[in-house]
Amino acid sequence: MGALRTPREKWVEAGLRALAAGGVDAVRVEALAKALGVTKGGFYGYFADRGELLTEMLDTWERESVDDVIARVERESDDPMDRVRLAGRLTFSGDRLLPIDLAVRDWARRDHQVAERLRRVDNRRMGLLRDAISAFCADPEEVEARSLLAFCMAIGSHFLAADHPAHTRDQVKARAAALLLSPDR
Amino acid sequence: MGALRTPREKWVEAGLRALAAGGVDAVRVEALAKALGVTKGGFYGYFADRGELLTEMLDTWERESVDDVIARVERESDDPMDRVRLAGRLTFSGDRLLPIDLAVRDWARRDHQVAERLRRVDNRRMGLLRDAISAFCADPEEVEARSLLAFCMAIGSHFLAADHPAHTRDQVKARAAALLLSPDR
DNA sequence: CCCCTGTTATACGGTTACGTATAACCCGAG
DNA sequence: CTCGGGTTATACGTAACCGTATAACAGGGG
Repeated sequence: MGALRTPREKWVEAGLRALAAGGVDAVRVEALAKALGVTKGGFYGYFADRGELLTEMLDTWERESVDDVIARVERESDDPMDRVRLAGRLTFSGDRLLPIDLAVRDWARRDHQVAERLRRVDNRRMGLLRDAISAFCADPEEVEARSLLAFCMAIGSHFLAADHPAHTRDQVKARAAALLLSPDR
Repeated sequence: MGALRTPREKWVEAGLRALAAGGVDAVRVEALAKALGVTKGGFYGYFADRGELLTEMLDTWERESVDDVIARVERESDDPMDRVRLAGRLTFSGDRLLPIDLAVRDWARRDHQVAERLRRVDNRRMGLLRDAISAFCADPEEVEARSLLAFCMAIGSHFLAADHPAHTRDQVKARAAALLLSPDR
């Protein structure tokens, strides 16, 4: 058999890098080929078309950023708050998953299929938050409000460009997290 | 003189609609022409190139969504909290400004010029929030944290797809706003 | 009423992209 | 060493788009 020089996963990986860097419109077969140092010749042996790559990219993202993260988090701790913190770090720190996540969110505003998938992802993440906040907050409506705020900050802060006098964004976020994730005051 | 059938502002308007609907990559001269029922023939009489249109679109957006809004808000009320609420409604309700805002935010992640402009915009909006929250909160760090949370929710909630058991997103947001914009918690 | 001027349609060349077809190629099995 | 199969490069046709050039056009001023 001939050697498998550019396997399926390489294309998916390059696609996710392009998505993270330039949004879904930047995921172009010929551009990925150039980034991989090959031509698009082999691409259509693995994928029927560009759409099939996009689907597989989303599969990979969903698995890595939810299935894997939640499995690991549930294995590593029994404390719901620890689980939230670890999941947050795994998902939104590092250069890989975060930019993909943000790009998928913008993509979802225009593509119903992607929006549906994002809904599944976000619902599972919100589940973690509810569990943690319920541990110290009895009012279910307040639990929901705090969970939404926490999630909105995790995502939204990357879409805001405002400065904070005398503080870094991370410092302000830490203070905000303290407000949300501890019983009143 | 010949009639001015498709004036400059028509192109800007069509560009903003395309930006709102499909992101910056959807702002294409020939597509705008088709949407306006003309060809691109006249476009290059007004703009040197596509980039010039993009700049003017951003000028228009910045003026409408910050200059105009803040001017009106300062004219209509002296109470900082009223000003925030009205500014929020003017900017993030209705179908015009909100989708443009979200598209600009994604655009800013990839274009430094746009990011710089967004920084100016967001700083002015954060100013309104700080003024309102300072009225009942003495700790400046908590003011900053609450302001960031409020702004992140205004933006971030449109990038989240999670469901809320037994409530609508707007209900949960109202509860969250109550948490952030009143003294107690 | 006709011309003048600014606006628009049309045509063009260049670029980039998708998806297909086909030939060159490389590696391991025999 | 040779042969076979999958992998890849190359070439092709089509389409969308940018920016330019030029011709057609319309409508107000003289």
